[in-house]
Parts: sequence; structure tokens; C-alpha cells
Amino acid sequence: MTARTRKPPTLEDVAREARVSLKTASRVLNGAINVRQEKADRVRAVMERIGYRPNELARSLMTRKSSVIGMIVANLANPFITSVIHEVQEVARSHGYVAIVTSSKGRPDIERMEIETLVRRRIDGLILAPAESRRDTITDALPNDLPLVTLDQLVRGASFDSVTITNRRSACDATQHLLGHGYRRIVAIGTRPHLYTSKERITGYRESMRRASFEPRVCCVDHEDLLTSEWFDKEVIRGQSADAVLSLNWVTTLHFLRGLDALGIRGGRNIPFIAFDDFDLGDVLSPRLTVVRQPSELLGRESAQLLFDRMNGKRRPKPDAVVLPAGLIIRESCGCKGSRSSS
Amino acid sequence: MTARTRKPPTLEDVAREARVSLKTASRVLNGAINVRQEKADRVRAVMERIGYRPNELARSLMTRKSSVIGMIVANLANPFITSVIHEVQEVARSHGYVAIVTSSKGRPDIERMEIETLVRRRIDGLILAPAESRRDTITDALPNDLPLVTLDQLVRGASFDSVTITNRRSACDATQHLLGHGYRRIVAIGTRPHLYTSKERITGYRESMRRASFEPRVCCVDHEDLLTSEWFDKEVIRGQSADAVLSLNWVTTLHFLRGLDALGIRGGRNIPFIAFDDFDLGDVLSPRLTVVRQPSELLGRESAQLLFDRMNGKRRPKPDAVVLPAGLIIRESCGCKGSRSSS
DNA sequence: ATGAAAGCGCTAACAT
DNA sequence: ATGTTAGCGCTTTCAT
Repeated sequence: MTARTRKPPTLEDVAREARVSLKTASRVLNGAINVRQEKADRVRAVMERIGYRPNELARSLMTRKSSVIGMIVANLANPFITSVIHEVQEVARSHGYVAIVTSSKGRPDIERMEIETLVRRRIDGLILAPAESRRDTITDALPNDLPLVTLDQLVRGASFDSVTITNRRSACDATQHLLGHGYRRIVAIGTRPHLYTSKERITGYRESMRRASFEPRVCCVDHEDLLTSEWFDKEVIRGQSADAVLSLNWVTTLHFLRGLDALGIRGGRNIPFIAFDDFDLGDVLSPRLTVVRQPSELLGRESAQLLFDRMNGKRRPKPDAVVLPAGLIIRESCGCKGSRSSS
Repeated sequence: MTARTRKPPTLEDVAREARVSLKTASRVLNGAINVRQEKADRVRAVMERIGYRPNELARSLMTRKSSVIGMIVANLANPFITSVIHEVQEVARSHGYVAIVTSSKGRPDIERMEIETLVRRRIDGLILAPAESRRDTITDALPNDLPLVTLDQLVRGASFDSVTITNRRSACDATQHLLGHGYRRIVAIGTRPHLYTSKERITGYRESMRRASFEPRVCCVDHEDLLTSEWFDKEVIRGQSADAVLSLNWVTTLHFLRGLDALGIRGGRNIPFIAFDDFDLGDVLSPRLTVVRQPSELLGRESAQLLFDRMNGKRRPKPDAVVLPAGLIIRESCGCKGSRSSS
């Protein structure tokens, strides 16, 4: 065993060294005003000298407030989510909180376990990007008084705050844009069609197609592993004779572009193409990706702010359902003429 | 205030309801064997019924073990780091731990504050991707007995474990590969040249150039904001008449490709090009990116494993310095003929 | 196998 | 302005 040299100093050690009572030391620690300057200085000097670090665990136990929020996401690899996390952490830090971020891998069973460990650690609030759109899988695992904000996926009939984007509307806009280019056999591709976001985006797509009197063509798989180049070739390209594609999420786009590439097809060039979610190099890809860009920073800030408001009782009892706009970033892959100089 | 309806049940509540002593309930909770089956079942039934959740905070206070590790990274947006985090969390979870991951933004002052908050929360170990390569900024803020593993940046003269990659060697290989294509005015570009990783990579690059009797050309800036297209044009392209480029890190590559694009130049096509760190679409980009790929999953697993070994006293007292190989993924941007079918 | 008492390091409530 | 006494929810002696 690594012998921890000695126990770290406690507030009692500080008090003894500074010849004040424990409570006075505590007051100094918490910046209380009613302490004589002289004693306060003495206490602070001792703290500095012996390297005192307050034990946040002990404090939390007493105050019933851990100063920790939890955040559960589906997939850490998605840069969209990374950006959300970053903003959440900024807000958390500004409130003196830290965030424990874990991943559910999109699986409700893992999500449940993650919730359990977070609850045991007595988090003060939770930001959850649900693995499913079902309410009971979440509420069952949660103390009913834990402030909760859901993100991305909307959980219907839920009694907690949510932050989502204009899924339907943005899918509508994207489809319309492709229709405007004259494409008619536009195929929507994606994963996990039963998810709220998928359903909404598909609905938006369908609306646009119907309005234009074209037949909607939706190709979805249950798991991303099924997004092989063979599948794209057979189901999308040939099966639907696609003349344009709308990709409903990040992971689909990733596999789609790789799959096409393996087939010797250039996404966006040979097949016009709009995707939900941007990529780090989406603006440099050839052709540049036209995407529906989720306002990830805003999503992070809004959801965290909502959570802290709720934790501080600053909101109406009624849950808030914030919907943020996701805008179409028109570049080239949709068929628009880009401004790329040479090639 | 949101009135938390009622205090969550404690082990004492469980014990009372199950008509056993507090200690017996505790034994059941911790899976001790010396409890009569009948009582154990009763206790478990009560726990289930009243929705008891052990308070990890209280347990931690007593056991002096928080079951939390900290992880501080420079930049959450870098997909390489995301992948490391994911693996660290997997290892942590397998040990019954959670990880609190925070970002230093590459700034030592923020790093220091983050260390402080983590120490106050009594983390049992820390995985740190240092913002700088200086030892004292780290050790000053840290209890000297806290198990620590550094990642990515090596801190010289340090007495803790580290996990790094073959920076010098990989830079050497990458440069050699470009030289093999016949380029001689190869320019190494990057940020923060004083960092360990930068220095090592630059050294590797210089070695290769010298060995081939070509003049090394290094263009670095102190902050990524200075990586403008004007800078690339003036300093790299024209200033050095570069006929090939070696990008020393992810953020540089990102700005480089965008900058070139703004100049109407295709990275990899017009300017042959190898980069440290891969991109999500690096294999689909035209031309496909030739990269030095850091074994991020392995880095995550190794560093976490090292940390837990250290925490459990399973290592020799001497600090370990693990060096993992980063391999060259040869695609097209270096000038190699790709296998892309059409274009 | 079981329980009573002490205590982890801090803050809350009530003194003074 | 300062100190005293409890006690947060658990685990750890040390009895029995």
C-alpha cells in the first residue's frame, strides 16, 4: 500500500494552531464578516502555512448540497455534444459547481446505472440527454425532487424542463432546400427511428415532401453498425434511386460519407446531400458540407442555466420547454455553387 | 425555494423499518457475509420498498476514499482527447469510480484552480494533461501523496507516472516520408513551441531534415488565434516557399486547412501535408489526410490503469514512464497515390 | 452473528 | 464577536 504519509490537516488543526475555536475557523473559511480582523488573519495564515484544504465532502454532508451536477450524454465522440458539455461546465464553474459527465452509449440500461451512481453521490441536479424518449425509465431511477433538465431528446408527458432544437422545422427547411434544387427522390437516412429527434426530423422531411407532392423515402436502421457501404448502395442509392440525401444525424453522416467513399462516390458531388450536425472539417470538405447546425453552445448554456435556476427555485413551478433554432448552413454539398476558388 | 419534499431515507430508517441495528443494515449494504439470511432479506426488502440510496458522501467521509478520480485536459473539443476520456471513464467505471473531467484551456492558472477544486473534493487520483511542462506549477497545488498520472505532456524531473507517445520518432517518420516524396522545403507548423510535445516533434522533424541535409523550417505561433490565412500565406507558403507541410497538432491542422481554403489552396493537393492527430472525416477528405495517429484509446486505458495500480499500491515506488507508439497513417495528402476510385 | 458507541470533518443552532 | 453542542449518514472499533 502507498502509505499516505499523514492525514491532511483539518479545520480543527487550523483552529488549534491559530488558537481560536473551531467555529471561528469555520467562519473565516466561509468568509463570514463577524470575525475580528486580527483573528481572521491569524487563521488564514495558519491555513496557508499548513496547507489546509477544506474537505468538500464533509461540508456537503452537512449542508446536503454536494455542489456537483451530473450530466449524462449518449456519445462523447460527437463534437456537437462535446461543445454542449464545455458550456455546461462553464456555467457550472461560475456557480462553484463541478460536473460529472458520463456516457450512456445510448443504452437505457447503462443510463439507469449512471443515474444511480450519480444519485448516490448526491448530485444537486442532472442534465440528461436521454437514451430513449420514454418517461418511466428515467423517473423510476430518479428521486422525484431532483432538479432535472433533459436535452436533445424530448420526453413526452414529462414534468421536467427540457431544451431541444427545432428538429421538425429544420428538417423541413433542409428538405425544401433540396427540393428547390430540383431533386425529387430525396432519401432521408438515419438511425434509431423511434427516438424523438429522429421522429421529428422524419416528420419535417415528410411534410416537405408531401407538400411538394413527392413520395417520402425514409431509410433507417436500428444500429449504426448496420450503416455499411453495402446498405447504402443497396437500400439508398439503388433501392430508392436517390438523387439527393438528407442525413438525420452525425453518426449517420460519418458512415454515409465513408460508405460512399468506399463505393467510389463523392457525397455532395455525385449525390447532393444535407446533414444534421456539422463536422470539424465540414467547411473544408470537398464539396463543403451543407448542414443543419445545432446551436450547441447555446444548448449547453441554456440547459445549465435552466438547471441552476430550478435548483435555486427561480422558476415557475411549471416545467419549461425551451426550443432553440437550428439553422441551415448552406455550403456546397446540397448542390449550391460554392465560392471555392480552384479545385 | 423548491421545497425538497422530505429528506431521503437513511440507513437508520432502513434499520428501524427492518427492525435490525444500524450496523446490521450497514453489513447488508456492504455485502458482508456474517448476517443471517433472514435478516439480510428483510433489510434488502425495506431498502427496495422505501427507495433507499446509500449516501456516498457520508461513506467517503468515513472511509477517506471518495471513489472519484479527476481528469484535467486542455481542450475538450479535440476528438483525440475525447477518445482518451472515454476510455478513462470505462476503466474508472470498472473500478466503481467516476471521473470528474474538467478543462484547463491550456492555461496553467486555470489548471491550478481546477486542481484545487478537485483536491477539495478529495479525489483519490488525478490524470492530468498538463497545460505546461513545468513541474512546480503542478506539484505546488497538489498534496504530495495524491496519485498522479500525467498524459501527453511530459513533465521533466517529475516523480509521478506519465504516459506519452513517440513524439520525436513519429515526427521523424512523418518528415522522412515527405522527404521520400522528394520535397525539401518542408515546413513544420504548430502552436506553443515551448510545450514538451511541440519541442519533441520539432526535434524529430529537425533530425530528419538535417540527416537529409536540408534546412529545417519551423513556423510556430504562441496562440492558435494567430493561425490566420494571412499568416500561412505570408510566413509559410511564401515566406518559406514551402513545398510540403508538417502540422504539429490538431488545432494547427484545423486552422491550416481552413486558412488554405480561404486562399484557394487545397491542403494535400496543392501542398503536400502530414498532420499530427486524425480528424473524424480525415479519411474522406479530398485528398485523404495522411496523419500521425495517436493511440488515444490505449492512452486512456494505460493512464487510467496506471493510476489505479498506483492507488492500489500495485506498482514499484519508482514512477513509470510509459511511451506509446503513434503510427503514421499513410493516405493521400502526403503525396501518395490514393485508391479513391473517381473524383 | 449482532449491536452500542465513537467519530469522519465540517456546519447549524443556539448559546454567550 | 465568539464558543458550545449537536449532528449530517455513514463505517469502524470493540464489545457481546
